[in-house]
Amino acid sequence: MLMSQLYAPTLRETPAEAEIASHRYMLRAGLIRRTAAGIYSYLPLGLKVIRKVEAIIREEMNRIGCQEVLMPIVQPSELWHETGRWADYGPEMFRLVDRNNREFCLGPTHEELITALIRSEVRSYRQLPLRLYQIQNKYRDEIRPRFGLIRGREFIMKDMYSFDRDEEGLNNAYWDAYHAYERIFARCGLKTRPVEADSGAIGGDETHEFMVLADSGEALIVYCPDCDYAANVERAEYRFVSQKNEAAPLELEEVATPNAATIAEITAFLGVEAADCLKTLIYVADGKPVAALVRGDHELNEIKLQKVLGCQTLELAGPDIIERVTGAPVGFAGPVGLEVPIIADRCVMDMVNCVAGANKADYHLKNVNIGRDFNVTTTADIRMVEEGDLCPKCGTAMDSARGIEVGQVFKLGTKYSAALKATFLDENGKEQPLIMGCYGIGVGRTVAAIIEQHHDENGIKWPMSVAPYHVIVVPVSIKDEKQAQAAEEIYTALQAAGVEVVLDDRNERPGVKFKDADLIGFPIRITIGPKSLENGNAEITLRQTGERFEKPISEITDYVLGLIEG
RNA sequence: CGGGGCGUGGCGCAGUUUGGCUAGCGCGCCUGCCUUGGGAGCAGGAGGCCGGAGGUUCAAAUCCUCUCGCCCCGACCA
Repeated sequence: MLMSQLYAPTLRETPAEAEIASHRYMLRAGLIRRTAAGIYSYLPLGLKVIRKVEAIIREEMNRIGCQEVLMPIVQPSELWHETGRWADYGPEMFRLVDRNNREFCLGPTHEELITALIRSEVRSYRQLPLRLYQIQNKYRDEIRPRFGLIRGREFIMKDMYSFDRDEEGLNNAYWDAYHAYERIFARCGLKTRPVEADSGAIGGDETHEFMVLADSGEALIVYCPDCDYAANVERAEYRFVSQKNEAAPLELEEVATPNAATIAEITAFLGVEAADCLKTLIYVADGKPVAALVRGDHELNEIKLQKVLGCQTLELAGPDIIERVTGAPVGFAGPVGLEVPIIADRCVMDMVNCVAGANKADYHLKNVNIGRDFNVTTTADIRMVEEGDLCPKCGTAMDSARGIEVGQVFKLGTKYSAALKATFLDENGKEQPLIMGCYGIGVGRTVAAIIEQHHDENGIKWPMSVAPYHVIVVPVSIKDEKQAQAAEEIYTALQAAGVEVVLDDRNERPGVKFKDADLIGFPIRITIGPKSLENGNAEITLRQTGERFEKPISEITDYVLGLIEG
């Protein structure tokens, strides 16, 4: 490919919309262009990288016995009604009607479709196990698309689905996929960390997310520096050690705290520690108000609370409900005298003489004590794990980090097969629901994550395995006959050897060509300049390390092939 | 959905508070000259109904109303 022909419109300046490195460089290097919020066009270089990642995914999926299929983007509402997700998915689903007023959606995922696809064909245990995957666009009308390809409304996803006769089969599929994912991300040059995660709305039991550690990541994870425990904070647990405060209970006291509603304001006003305050949050669970208690310096984990309550919906109560339940405006809720169920975090049980809202405007209570002043309905772990909490497996203090979720593996069980009546007959002729798993990889997000881990102030530093081209050949001056000739010669030889190579044949000053080469991130740059050329040499510069050295032109091809092989 | 902000040539911005000549600057783009080891220089040029609609006014990028789009924070979310 000639640089003068390559459609890679690079930008000197950063478009205002881009915040993080991957987004900036994808725009600046001419990989993508925005079409609408969260919707992008892939330009030639961007598409090439996407295709390379897809090729790696295909190889590893095929290796564990998966077969590729392709399912439609436009999906009829009927199937979604069968699983109840037409209603559950809510405004995140792109919906449309055809000319006959039939309802469709743009598929946000494909569990319904794949299950319906195989339910009429798979009848016997002899047809199992079955593993099917596709690489297809997905559509989710995200509340807030951001960071370019990291969170788009249209995105490319590899989704694999496994169908087994029993738990053992599902387990095999799950761990096969897990290990395939480790190989896929490693081959993409990514350092990932599998973490235990919450299964969320998709349903199911065991699940891991594959996180690319990056400060720009949207997910927060905690991990143990000593053992292999790592989890999304949504799901993370910790080793609880009770540290009962043995102080004698003091007399309950009401104090005026005008305009002090938040924990920060209370601690400043009363001169107490946040750890001695009770945070009382009023929630509405399946329509009924409940109170949740956590220590003032802790954060409530809504997912844990929802599990404890076993409710379908859970949301923070609005000001009107809070006022009705507590008799006070927002900021003065406390457990004393509340008539709704009280769920307390287990850390709360160790607290003595705490500060809590008085359920009365501009008043708090001091020396509140559990058992004496109020009783809790349930005690459970309902708080967010923090850095420094002890590892649930080995007890070491845990660290935290941010991550980009590039893949996830789920054990679905029979949720979809039961709803969609996808069954098979076992050896005893008995009808059983298929045991399913599903396994996703965000392809565009993976590409963005690669850039997050491989860039510097000049641009992208592609790992060889996913680089859009391996090599760029840059003559310092194309007008110099000797240089042009040598460049052409090297270019032709590399092409003949199967190397993916670009020749920068533009009549530009060398600085411009070097800057573009760095920005686009070719792993190998071969520079042909007057000095080295006199000795029959060309100069090789490696983008990853910045190393540069001269090689005789006749040896360039073999040398480059060696670099590409790794 | 709540809060904040932004829409002015392809990109980055100024001008808007206090209405007033022909709407400006940098980059990019085109032509020519020149230059060629890290985004050169000179000369000439193209390109904008100032997001859209309505209103106020002698006069609107600028003031008012309505709308559409986008970005950031939050809530939310495989």
